[in-house]
Amino acid sequence: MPDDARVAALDRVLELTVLLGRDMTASLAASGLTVARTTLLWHLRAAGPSTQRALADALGVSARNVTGLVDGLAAAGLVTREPHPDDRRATLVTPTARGRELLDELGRGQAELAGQLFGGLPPDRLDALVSALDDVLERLRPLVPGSAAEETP
Amino acid sequence: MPDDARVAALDRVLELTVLLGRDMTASLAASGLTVARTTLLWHLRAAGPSTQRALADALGVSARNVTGLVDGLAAAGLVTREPHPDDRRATLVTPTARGRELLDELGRGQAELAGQLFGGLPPDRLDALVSALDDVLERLRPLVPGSAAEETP
DNA sequence: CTACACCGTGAAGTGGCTTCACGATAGCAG
DNA sequence: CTGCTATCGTGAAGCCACTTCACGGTGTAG
Repeated sequence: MPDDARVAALDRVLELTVLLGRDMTASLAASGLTVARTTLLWHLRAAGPSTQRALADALGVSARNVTGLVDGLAAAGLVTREPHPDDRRATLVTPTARGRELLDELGRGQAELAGQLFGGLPPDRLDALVSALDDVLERLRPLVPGSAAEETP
Repeated sequence: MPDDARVAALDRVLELTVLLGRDMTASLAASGLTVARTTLLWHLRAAGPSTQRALADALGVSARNVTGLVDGLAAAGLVTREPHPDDRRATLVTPTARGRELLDELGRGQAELAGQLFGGLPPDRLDALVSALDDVLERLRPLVPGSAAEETP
């Protein structure tokens, strides 16, 4: 009955989830940040200046919540709210210099963590891990709403 | 530069974390539960009737928080608070029949999810995944406080 | 010009979490 | 027996993430 092996695998993944969550929360708290705010900031780095609507859709949360998160980030001097040049209803959220600086720092921390976690794995095992995770992700994505499969014309 | 591969692996794990968190939250909400309350109930299944202090230590949260979680579970008729036979300060939290029933149901759901996620992986790849995850967990655990390395005589 | 759809936010509420203070009980020293 | 002290659980107060509902300001199509 290989069912046990699958449950065992899920257990590992669940534990990983818990531990990583703790680690992220703790290390971000050391920088005065929270996971939610950091997620928004992180997304901003890749997407560039965005309206709050766009951020809400990208993060899968309500627009109201984005208002609060941006409030917090703005109070910490990490982002600014600027008027949208073409749409006076919308505001563009942009990282400040300090925000970008902190993002770089977070990126370095992430690389460091990746090194600590996976540095001991030989390349072939690492490749096997990544490809297995990709398989699992592909199976998981359609089961979860709001990940990347929303298209209802 | 194999650093990229490690960051890629961390990205997969992070996405998995997010997706699994969403899935759990959603499917538990369908049963009128929350993740935190369910974690407590789940632990109770393995540990048997416990004092709230013991639960707080086991879950790594404050005792005050356990009070609130037990309040919620008790209101839902899933656990009962009974006086500790030997210590009149403490209360023993015990799952009700309905609580145990629900736990069995959750266990079945978990097995089903494990099957959906890992059912397509051949046994050797599954084994490789599990052992790689074990390696990573072993590296991660000491980095996170409160996981399983607290012993200060 | 008039509808209507959309942007962001105030108001109100839920859940998870924390620290601090406090009463009740246990346990131990004297 | 009598205190001192540690522990158990909980009220009070507060922060963060998140939601829905309502509303004013704005864009846009008819």
